[in-house]
Amino acid sequence: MKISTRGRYALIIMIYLAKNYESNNYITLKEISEKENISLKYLEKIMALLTKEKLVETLRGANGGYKLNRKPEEYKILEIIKASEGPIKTVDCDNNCDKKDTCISKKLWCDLDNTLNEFFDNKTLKDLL
Amino acid sequence: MKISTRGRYALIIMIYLAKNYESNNYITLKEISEKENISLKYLEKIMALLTKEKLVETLRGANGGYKLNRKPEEYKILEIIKASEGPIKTVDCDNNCDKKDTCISKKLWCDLDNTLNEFFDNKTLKDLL
DNA sequence: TGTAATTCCTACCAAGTTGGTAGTATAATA
DNA sequence: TATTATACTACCAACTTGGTAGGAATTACA
Repeated sequence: MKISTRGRYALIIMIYLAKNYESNNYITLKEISEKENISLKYLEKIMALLTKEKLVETLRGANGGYKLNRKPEEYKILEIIKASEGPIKTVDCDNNCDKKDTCISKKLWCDLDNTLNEFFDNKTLKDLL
Repeated sequence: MKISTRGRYALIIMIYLAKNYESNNYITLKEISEKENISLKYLEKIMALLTKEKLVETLRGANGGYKLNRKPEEYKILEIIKASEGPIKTVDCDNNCDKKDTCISKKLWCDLDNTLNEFFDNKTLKDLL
């Protein structure tokens, strides 16, 4: 029942970019790394997850970096969590389970997943600022 | 963001005992192991967590086993989750963090923990039956 | 056109967690 | 005393987490 540092740092990155949204500048990971005190190399790895899901716009080379490609209010926290941590699926029981039709717990875990999805879907980046 | 098998199996055990609550018999792990298709040894380990928190009454030796010491409606799912998985604390950032006073994400994670606690606190074993 | 800055990509690694297994000691009962 | 259970301790393989390291590709700018 943990959010790993991937998810936590991903959110920190996105908040940082959101704060700089108005300036329309590309922000380097070096800057975020120094300001937030997180290793550059690790941020690079986490950023790869966010770019893969097209949550940010990137520019390589000198004066390059990252910026949001939408307004902060158009980013649901759910997207950021999913991109960094994977889909929300609190238990690993699948359709191969021989008890799947009679499992009493199943509804509970399903409700839990729905609750979590709703929790993160109801909030945008702007709400956090 | 996962519930491990410890939590899942703990719930399965407790549901099994709840189903047999009326009979007032001690139920062996051997029986649960066979019926639920989970290794006896692993169940023993998980059961140790539940007995430590006094969620069940145990009797060793012949005709021994486990039974609930309260009515099913008096068990909140939260207790079972906490006993098996530990307290609900979705992020590991603590008071040593140098950003703790200005951290924007903090409230989100705090809300998340509260949401989860509430989710599991609102349901009893009986609700699942 | 050269160089510095920056992202992108791949490989690697230590420590911790997960999901168990195995053996033995202890207790209760018939 | 033999049998049936739980209780306790130690061990282990595979996976995940939380990184590090090095270099290739790309871009801006002097």
